[in-house]
Amino acid sequence: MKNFTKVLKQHNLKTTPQRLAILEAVYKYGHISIDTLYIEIKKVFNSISQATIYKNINIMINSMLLFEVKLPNEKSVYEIVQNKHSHFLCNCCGEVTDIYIDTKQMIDNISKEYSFTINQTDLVFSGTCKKCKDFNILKN
Amino acid sequence: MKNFTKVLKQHNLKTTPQRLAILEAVYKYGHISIDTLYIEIKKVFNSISQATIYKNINIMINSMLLFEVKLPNEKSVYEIVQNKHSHFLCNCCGEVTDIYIDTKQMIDNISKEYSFTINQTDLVFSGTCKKCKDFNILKN
DNA sequence: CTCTGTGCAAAGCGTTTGCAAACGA
DNA sequence: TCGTTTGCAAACGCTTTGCACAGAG
Repeated sequence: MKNFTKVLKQHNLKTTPQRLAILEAVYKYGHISIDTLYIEIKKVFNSISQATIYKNINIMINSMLLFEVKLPNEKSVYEIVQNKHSHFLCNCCGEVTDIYIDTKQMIDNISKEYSFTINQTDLVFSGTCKKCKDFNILKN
Repeated sequence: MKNFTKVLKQHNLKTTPQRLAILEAVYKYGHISIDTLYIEIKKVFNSISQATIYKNINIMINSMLLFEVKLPNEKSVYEIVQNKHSHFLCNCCGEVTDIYIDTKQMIDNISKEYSFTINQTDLVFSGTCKKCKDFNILKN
């Protein structure tokens, strides 16, 4: 993932410097909140307005180019749609990490037991990441 | 779960008719959004204000009496804290169902592989429930 | 009786909208 | 050139707050 001009074209969206800046920031951060996105882009693109950020985030979500990750006790963060994965939220440093787990068996079980057809899974695990654990040991 | 006066006491919250009405509605619905909650309570308790609903929902969440379930593409719903479980959201009828799956193995695997300490899991599966599937077959 | 909770209205805040000007294709 | 996007400011809608009064313990 690098050529965002191409990505925008593939989603039938016109290329603008604002859109490229948004995608670059989301890509760089991996997961980013609206507020951070605005602050971050403002640094290199001072004229950008919040309205532009909001409009484009919504357009890109509707075009399935971005995905909103809803987190417990936190504001949502946004990521570029790539492969399916789950998330881990560190309650200590706030970082969101992509995690890859095989959900096939679990989905099969639920589908069978409850007679549901499942076509999306949003899994968020929270706790403490390695860095924060190590740091807490040092501190005490 | 039935004696909400007792439940409130256990959480060091004073009993008021408003709080009982809120808990009864949440209990009755299983999962309820703020808007539905207000409309529903207003029917039987006309003088209640939205501010009261909001204040109490927040107090009860902080007291771990209520839990907020964040759903993809939907407003959050609230439920009474009981045993650990996951959720299924039907994109067709909007209903939220509690589902019980064993997450121990999955959490162990993630903990080991990523060196995370996991103390909360928020799992939401979405798709179509049995009722909606059956109804769609009839329709076609 | 005291302290907390309620209801109202106002304020706050994040998000959306309308519109003229700028820009991409 | 034509339709889309941007930036601004205003509007919007959900949520929180301040305050006087009512109610719980």
